[in-house]
Amino acid sequence: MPHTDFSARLIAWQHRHGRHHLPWQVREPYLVWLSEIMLQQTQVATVLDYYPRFTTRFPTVQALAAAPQDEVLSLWQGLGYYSRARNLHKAAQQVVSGFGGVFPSSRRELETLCGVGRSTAAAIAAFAFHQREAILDGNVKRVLCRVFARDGNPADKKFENQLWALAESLLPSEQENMPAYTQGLMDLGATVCKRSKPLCGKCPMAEICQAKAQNRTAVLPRKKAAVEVKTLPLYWLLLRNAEGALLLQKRPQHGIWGGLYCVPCFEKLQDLYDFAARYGMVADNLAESAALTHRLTHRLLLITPLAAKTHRPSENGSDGLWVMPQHWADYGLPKPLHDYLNQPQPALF
DNA sequence: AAGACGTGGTA
DNA sequence: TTACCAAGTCT
Repeated sequence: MPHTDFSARLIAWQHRHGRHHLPWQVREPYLVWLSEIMLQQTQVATVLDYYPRFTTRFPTVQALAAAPQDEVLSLWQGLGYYSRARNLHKAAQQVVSGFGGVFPSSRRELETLCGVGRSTAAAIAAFAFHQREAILDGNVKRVLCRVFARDGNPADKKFENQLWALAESLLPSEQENMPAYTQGLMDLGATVCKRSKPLCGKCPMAEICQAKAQNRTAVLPRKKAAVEVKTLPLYWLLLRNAEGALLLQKRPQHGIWGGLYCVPCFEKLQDLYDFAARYGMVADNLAESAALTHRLTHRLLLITPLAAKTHRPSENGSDGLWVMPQHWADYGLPKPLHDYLNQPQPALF
């Protein structure tokens, strides 16, 4: 089966059945880049919510580069993988200071931007500059593993490289077809060649699909090894001052919720007590509420909130910022804290 | 190079 | 309820 058939089938299918009205389907590199970062490990429906907030607040790469990191993270709140937001901000500054505010058009140069790996760089190059570059995301891997019956361990570097080579061998010959081809790969994977119950009856590759011919669509691609989920107990100190402000701290740039704001958070209860003691608290002053669980990909967080009110003078400083409820929304908060504070009756003093 | 890194959707 | 994973990248 000639590989040229693959791209022709895909492009024809994309024109008739693909998605054409997503807000980031434009030629503007800044908008394409922004959407590609948001879409990493994130579904389209979720991004549709966040994308317009960013383009409204940051219409240009210059506007994004000039913003404080806290504002970028505040807009990113709830989207997850916050290194993407930190890198987005850094990359905007790279574009402004290193490329004169103009996005580079080659995949190689795009890959020098923070948070832009090979697949994202290729997507930007293809969509915004019509470059013949191959993407290889989850959708593409699934389509290729099925159509060409590639059976390998997804964690195997050699197998991964074979898929890259296959993806490159399938590119259409004409540059002008790159946007439709690239979008077609994503759309086919997302809407027809789905993980479970693929709609082979609607697939343009049905006649040439080797997995379908071999009755192996259910087992290809192979599953990734399950990640071990460790339980991590955390203790939150919800400390209010006499005015009703809540103490928030900016989290370290690396690690869980890096760069977001959170109430003082401790892995050991004793460390929370030691911290609270500086505000005149003893254990009896702390109101413990029911633990909440929050599941990340690799951690199960077991969070115990402890609330207290201090009458000690409170100033913004090394302990953090005292923030009144009407300003909580201005801060990028971890999802479980955001939800906790926005309950009808949060257990707070 | 295996693990870190969020949240939401689906079966 | 649990498992799996979604337009991945970084270290």
